Amino acid sequence: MTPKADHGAQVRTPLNKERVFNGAVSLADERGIEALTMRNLAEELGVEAMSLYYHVANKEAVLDGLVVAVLTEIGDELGGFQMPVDPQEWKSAVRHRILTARSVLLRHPWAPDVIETRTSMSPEIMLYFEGLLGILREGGFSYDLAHHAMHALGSRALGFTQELFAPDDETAGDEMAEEMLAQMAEQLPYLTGMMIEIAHDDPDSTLGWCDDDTEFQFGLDLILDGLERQLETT
Amino acid sequence: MTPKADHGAQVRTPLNKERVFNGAVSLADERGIEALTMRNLAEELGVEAMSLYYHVANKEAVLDGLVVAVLTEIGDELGGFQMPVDPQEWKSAVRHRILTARSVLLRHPWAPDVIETRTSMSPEIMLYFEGLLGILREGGFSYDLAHHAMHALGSRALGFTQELFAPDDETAGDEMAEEMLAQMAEQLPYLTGMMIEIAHDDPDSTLGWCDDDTEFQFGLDLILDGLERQLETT
DNA sequence: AAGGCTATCATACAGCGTAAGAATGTCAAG
DNA sequence: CTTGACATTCTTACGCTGTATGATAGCCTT
Repeated sequence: MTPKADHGAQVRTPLNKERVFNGAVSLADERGIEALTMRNLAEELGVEAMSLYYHVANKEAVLDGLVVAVLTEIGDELGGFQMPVDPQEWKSAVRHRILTARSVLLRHPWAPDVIETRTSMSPEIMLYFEGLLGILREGGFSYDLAHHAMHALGSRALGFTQELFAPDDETAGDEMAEEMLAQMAEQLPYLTGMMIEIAHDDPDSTLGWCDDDTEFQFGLDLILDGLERQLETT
Repeated sequence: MTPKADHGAQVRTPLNKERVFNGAVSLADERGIEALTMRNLAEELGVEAMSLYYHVANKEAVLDGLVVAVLTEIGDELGGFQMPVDPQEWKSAVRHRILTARSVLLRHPWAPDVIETRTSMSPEIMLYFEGLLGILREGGFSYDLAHHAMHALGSRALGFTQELFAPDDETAGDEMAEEMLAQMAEQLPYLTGMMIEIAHDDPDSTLGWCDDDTEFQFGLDLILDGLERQLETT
């Protein structure tokens, strides 16, 4: 074959880290994180599984790349992590950053799971937290209070809350049987009372069950307001 | 062979759900959740892997059993989930329940991971939340506010916070290289500043990195205080 | 033309959850 | 005592995973 432009045969663009990571993102986006196997990823890239290992050390590295991709997206959306902020506006600045991060995560439902299984922070994540921390410090937080703040926010700092018991599409699908609900009402009067009164009609909105923007912002503001009070009393 | 007490040969106690679940708990406690495979579990019980399937539907059922075991332990510690509570004392009652749950989870480091991968709530979990919810309702919460409260607490309601980037024992072991820290200081002044000032010397205390009782209680109280204020303004 | 480097692939292995059906142990009825 | 039924356990095997190892192909330089 001629080395270049071999007529009919598809000219194969060479593999590299970027193409691997981008492929991983699309695969996870389109078919879910559990479909992200080395073999599937290779297939998506028109290549054999072992070829990936020339460009990435192992699957962990691919997952790390996924997180980097998400954080890059957040950075793009924010126009950078180190934008100067009016110190007095720390609360709204933090709020805005976190809700922006969240808006990106909503496009990548696999992100929370992947983030939580990482064992070390990538430089990109560090930059993100550096930015948040900077806002707090300039806003008057001591390092100690800022540290508490980070822990109190937890995963919320990155725009998500890991919901307990997110149902698996079959529980969510149909309404709970009348009979069962009646039986529940006896044993679990408060829970059934709440369910009846609340009745989330917004099933497919988000990252997991009930974790809609309203709930997220309620929790976020609860924490931010609490921090503000702590800040004022010192 | 004689049917009973066949001299030297070990009298094998028959398998059943309980023995399977108990074996799973010890195995996870002793060798970590990733060592909990059907084959390992079978071996621990002196049996072949497939024999387990006569008693449990699949591995998911084993993990469900793990969660039930944890919740039973919490229930024992609390002396029941439905104990009457002085309505005015809702805050300390909730706090006590949650910290008790946490004390149990600290004995089973695998519990958070397992809980978070469940897709539906077991009756035991429902009872736990029913109890919490009852305290809030009797304490004056509307269903709406109580519902927000549950979401705001998230996994904290069960006594844990899933830490982002819990390092894997090799990052945690030795001190960060001087050189690297100096380099970090340039790019990440706030983060390094915080690390230097805080310097957690309490490495092995808990469920994940930095997630010690101090941080947990800070976040918990922040939320409870915030809820109290919401309650008062209505 | 020959060797070396880069990139890809073929093969193979151990470990996982578990489907299918054979083998065993136990006990009641004939 | 024998026979059959049933409960319980085990054997074997399959498809899936991540990945170790070494062969292969193409290109560049000498």
